[in-house]
Amino acid sequence: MEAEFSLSTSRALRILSSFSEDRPELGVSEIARELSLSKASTSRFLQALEMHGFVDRNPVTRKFRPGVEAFRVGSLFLRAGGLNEAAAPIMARLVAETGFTSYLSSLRGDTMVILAALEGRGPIKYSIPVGEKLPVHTSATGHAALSTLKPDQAESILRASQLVARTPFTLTEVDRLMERLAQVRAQGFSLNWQEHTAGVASVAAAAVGTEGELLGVLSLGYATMQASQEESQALGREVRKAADELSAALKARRPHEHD
Amino acid sequence: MEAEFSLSTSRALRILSSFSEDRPELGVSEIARELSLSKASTSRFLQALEMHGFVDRNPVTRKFRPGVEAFRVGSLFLRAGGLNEAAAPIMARLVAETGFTSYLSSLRGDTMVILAALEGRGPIKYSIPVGEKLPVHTSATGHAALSTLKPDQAESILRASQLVARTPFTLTEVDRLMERLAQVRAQGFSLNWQEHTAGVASVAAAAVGTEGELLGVLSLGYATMQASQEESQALGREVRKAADELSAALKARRPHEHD
DNA sequence: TTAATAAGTTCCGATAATCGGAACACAGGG
DNA sequence: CCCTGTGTTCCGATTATCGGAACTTATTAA
Repeated sequence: MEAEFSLSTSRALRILSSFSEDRPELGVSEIARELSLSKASTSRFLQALEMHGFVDRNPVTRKFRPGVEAFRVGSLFLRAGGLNEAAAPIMARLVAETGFTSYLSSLRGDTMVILAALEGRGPIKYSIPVGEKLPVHTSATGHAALSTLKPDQAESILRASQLVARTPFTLTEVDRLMERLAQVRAQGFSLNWQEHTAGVASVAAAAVGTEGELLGVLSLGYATMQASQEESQALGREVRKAADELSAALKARRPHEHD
Repeated sequence: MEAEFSLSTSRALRILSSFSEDRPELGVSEIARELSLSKASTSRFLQALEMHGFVDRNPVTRKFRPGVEAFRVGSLFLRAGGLNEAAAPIMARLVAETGFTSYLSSLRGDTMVILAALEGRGPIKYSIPVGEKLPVHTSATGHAALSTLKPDQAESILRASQLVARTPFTLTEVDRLMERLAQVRAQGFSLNWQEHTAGVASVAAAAVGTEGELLGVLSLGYATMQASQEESQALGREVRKAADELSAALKARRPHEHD
C-alpha cells in the first residue's frame, strides 16, 4: 500500500462529498463516524474547508453545510463545454412537445447527477431538484449513460455498486442489467417503468462526442398514468432525436474554443 | 508561524478556488505559477481532485475544469436555509413590477457571488451569470452587504481588498466607501450609478436575520438610459421592501427545520 | 524530418506537516 | 447536579508530503 497522491486532500474531499440532498447539514462527530476518521482530523479539515468558504456553519445548529465558494466553483461546471447552453433550447422543445418535465444529467461514478430540469406543464408534477443524485441502476438516465460505455466498463461499475431495489420493478442483478443495456443500445433510448419510483416512468437517451464518449443524458419524467408503455416508445424516440441534436450542437461548437 | 490546520487541504482548496468565470480551464503549470506551488504538488492535488470528481479534464485541451461533484455539492448551498426558495417569488414580483433583471447575491470575503438571476423583460439585457463574482466595493450589492456589518468589520474588509477602479465613478478610497455605507444604512438601500460598469446602474438591499446578520442581498440591474437617478430612488425603495419581505419569509420558516 | 521548448508526471530522500489518543471545554437532558 | 455527546486543542511519534531533478509526452519551430 503506497501513498499514490495527496491523502489528506482525499479525506477533505470525502468530507465535502458526504453532504447530500438528504443530509445537507452534518456535524463533526457525525462525519467522523461515517467516514471512519478521527474527530480531531475531521474538525481540522472542516476548519480548512470553512476558511476557504467551501462549508458554512449554521449558526443555530452549529452544524456544517456546503458554502458559497462551493457553489461558485460548482456553477462553473455547468458552463464548461457549453453542455447546459446547448441543451437548454432542446429541453425547451421537448417540454413544449410532450408537456413532461425534461432533465439533463451527467454520470459520476455509479450515480447520475441532475444538471438541469425544465418543468412540464401538466397538472401532475414529479420534479427532482437540480444536483440530486440517482443510482445508475434504477434510472432511465443511468441505463442510457451506461449503454454508451464499453460493456466491461459498464459491468464493473454495476458490480461495484449496491444495486438496492427501490421498487418491486427495480433490476438488481448485473446480468439483467447488462441485458437491459444491450436493449437500450439497440433501440437508442432507455425506458424506465417504475423501477425507481412507483407510479413514475422515464425515457432517456445519451448525447455522445465524436469518439462516442458520453457527454450528457437527456430524459423525460412523467407519471405512469400520463402515458402508456406504447406511448412511451414514441416519447423514447423523441428523446433519442433530442439527444442526437445535442450531440450535433456540441460537435458544432468544438473546433477551437478560443485561445 | 504554526500549523493551525490542514495545510495541504488549504492548498488543494486554493487550487479549486482558482477557477473562475473568466478562466474556467487551467493547466497544471498555470496554476502552479499563480499560486506559487511546485508543479509536482499541483499535479498531485489535481489528481486527488479529479479522482473525487471535483475537477474534470477537458479531453482535447487536457486542461482542468470544475467537475460534476463540485456542482452537486455546490448546488446544495442554494437549498440550505431556503434562501433561494424564499427569494424566488419575491424576485419574480420585482421583475414583474419593474421589468428589470433581479439578482440574489451573497457575501464571500471581499466579493459578492451571484446566487440567482431572473431576467427582466426589457429590450436591453445586461445579465450577469449565476456564480459570477463582483468586487464588494464596486457593486450595489456589495455596499448593501457591508452596510449590515459592524463598521469596523466592513472597514477591515475594505482595507484588505484591492479597491481597483472599474470606471471613473468607482469609489477607491476607504473613507469614501465608509461614507457611502453610512448613507446606505440611512436610506435602507444602495444605489450604484456606473461605479461597476459604464452605462449600468443597480439598486440593492440586504435581507437580515433576527440578530441583524446578513442572509442575502436582492438587487435590480438596468441601463442608466432606462431610469433616471430620481426614478432609481423609487426602485431602491422597492428593493428595500422586497428585502424586508425576504427577511420576514426566512424568519417564518426558522422555528424548527424538521429533524 | 529534426530540434527545441514547454507541459505534465514520477522518483527520491529529507523534512515538516499530519495523525489520533487523551484531555479539555461546553451544551443539553435526565 | 451529573452524565452523555459534541467539538476543539495539545502532544509527541510517525508518515505522508514536499520540491528538485529526471523522465515522458505534446507542441512548435526550423
